[in-house]
Amino acid sequence: MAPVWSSCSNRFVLAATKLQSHTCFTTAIVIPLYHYSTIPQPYQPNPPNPSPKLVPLQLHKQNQSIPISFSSLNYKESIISAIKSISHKTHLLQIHARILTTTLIQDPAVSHHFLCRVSLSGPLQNPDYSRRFFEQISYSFVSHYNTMIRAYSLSDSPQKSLFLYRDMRRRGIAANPLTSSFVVKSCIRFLYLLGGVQVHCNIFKDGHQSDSLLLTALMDLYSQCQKYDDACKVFDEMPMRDTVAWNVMISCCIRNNRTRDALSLFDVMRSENYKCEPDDVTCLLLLQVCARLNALEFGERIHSYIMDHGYGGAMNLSNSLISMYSRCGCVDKAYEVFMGMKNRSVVSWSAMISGLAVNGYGREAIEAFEEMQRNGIQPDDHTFTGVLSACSHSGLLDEGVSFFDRMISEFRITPAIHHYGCMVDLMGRAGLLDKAYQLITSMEAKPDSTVWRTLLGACRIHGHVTLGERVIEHLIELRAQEAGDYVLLLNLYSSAEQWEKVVEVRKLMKQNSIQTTPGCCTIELNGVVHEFVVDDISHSRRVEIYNTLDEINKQLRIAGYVVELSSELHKMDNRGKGYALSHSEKLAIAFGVLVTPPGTTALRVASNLRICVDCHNFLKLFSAVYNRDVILRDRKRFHHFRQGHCSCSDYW
DNA sequence: CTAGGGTTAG
Repeated sequence: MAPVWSSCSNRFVLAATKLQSHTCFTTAIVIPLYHYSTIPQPYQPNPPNPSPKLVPLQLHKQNQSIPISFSSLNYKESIISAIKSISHKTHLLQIHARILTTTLIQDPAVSHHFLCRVSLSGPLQNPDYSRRFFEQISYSFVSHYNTMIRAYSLSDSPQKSLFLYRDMRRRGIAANPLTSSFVVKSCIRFLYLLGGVQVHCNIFKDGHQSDSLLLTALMDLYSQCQKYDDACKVFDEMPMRDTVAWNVMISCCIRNNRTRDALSLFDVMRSENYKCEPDDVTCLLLLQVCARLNALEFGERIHSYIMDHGYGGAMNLSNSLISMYSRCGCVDKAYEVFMGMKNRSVVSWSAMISGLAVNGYGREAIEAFEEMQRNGIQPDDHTFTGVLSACSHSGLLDEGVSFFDRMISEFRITPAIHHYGCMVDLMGRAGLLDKAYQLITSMEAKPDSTVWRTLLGACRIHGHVTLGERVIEHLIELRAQEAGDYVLLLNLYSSAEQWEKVVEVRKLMKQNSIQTTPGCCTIELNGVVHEFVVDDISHSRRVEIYNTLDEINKQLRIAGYVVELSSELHKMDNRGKGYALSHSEKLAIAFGVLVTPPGTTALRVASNLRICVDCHNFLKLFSAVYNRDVILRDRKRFHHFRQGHCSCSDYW
């Protein structure tokens, strides 16, 4: 049987008899009384003899008292404005009591405002408190549910909003699009895909399947739950797509490692078919993509788009530009943006510091750090990540240690795993392996796989086999071993010439069917990002590319290049069988030579792994023989090759 | 007779 109230919209109130009894509404009997719009005027108190309860409220706080004058006519308005403005806890408590003990309890507007005040802002802000009030008033409008569900969705226990939502449906109260959007938000908060799917179904049942805002929220849900295809499906089925919808789609691509697709969406959304103007958020997202893909030209396009559309003054965009330019290896451009800013926040300074650091300007990064403090900007944890990585990239051991100590004692920042990572890198590079190991074991937080992996890398450099074995045990314990770890271990054994162990590790890898991450490079030419994996044969111009590579190899051999395979098994082909002959770096370079005239710009390549010795030698010679600069960004840092030299002294 | 929705810098 249909619930009795379903015929009179959702506007019903509880039987007056239940009003004062503070019944928990789950057990209350709900009787529709009337449409609220037809209420004669029950809440215009103006009582001839005001009952003591309606006497103006005197709010006391220690020795001061705040009188709130209630002219009898706008009693309700006064209460509402009091609810909105009151900033002291006890006053709100008094109002709470006042509402419960008077006819105010029957007023949806009053209860709504009170619910908002105690759940979303103000001194009592606490979903449990609002839930109590919610149950005390014992009648429920969608708006009350919405407020409550929203409060939960923002709280530490977003699951509760889903419970309340289910409760609400069980009572036959129709959800409106807002209700659903709050619930979706909660599902995103705790990545509850199944619940989200349930809500998605209900949205259809409720007939809200064309609400583009709701659909956008659902896309975000699927995207954050790694359901790229489902997100795309929702996107495809959207009747109207505004800029935000496109933005969510782009962020979905980024989240799910479809970075090149994300880039292409910029032009698709602007095309004739869709005519959707990118906004500042679009730019923010795309700058992130450019930084990842090393797509400088595209980044510059976004930069001019920002300028042309009047977003130039936005702090977040400038910060993002700084980061993009420096991660594309153009510190000078990053610096230009930085200098052009009217105001600079910690974020700007930190971005600049990290930018300098990652490009090998360690000293300059430290100078920037000091300059920043002279400008009265307090560093935060991100700033120190930049400073510490500056030290580690430039081998400034003592400075790094002292910054680490100052960060803790002077700036009261508890080191995060990131900071430990930098320190381990720093110490490991300097050969202080045991100290680095001690540092990791002394950490309060549980060390994660990255930290151990950093140490393993250092063991590999210094050929410290016993420590390396201990580290791999930790990684195994974390169940976080990746192919790269085994490769490092393999290299460690082979550099120590322990060949039996090498065989053993190989067997182990085969047994556990460990997949190596395919080495993958991107190179941007004429604004298009090309991608190559090891021994790639998928490119349409593969024949020309391999011919060019052969030619380059020939030229370099004349100059004394020798392929170095034995000592370095850094990257293997993607089937994990053996040594790859054409690392993606070389393919990208060959392609660059193929499509650009000689002596033009530098070739800029980004790689997802660390560069190997062989490729490093190859690129050094290439830069001299072909007289072309190569800027290679590997997983950790930049290598600027020029005239047979590299900005990093040794290859690592 | 209220107000409440989706993307977002280092």
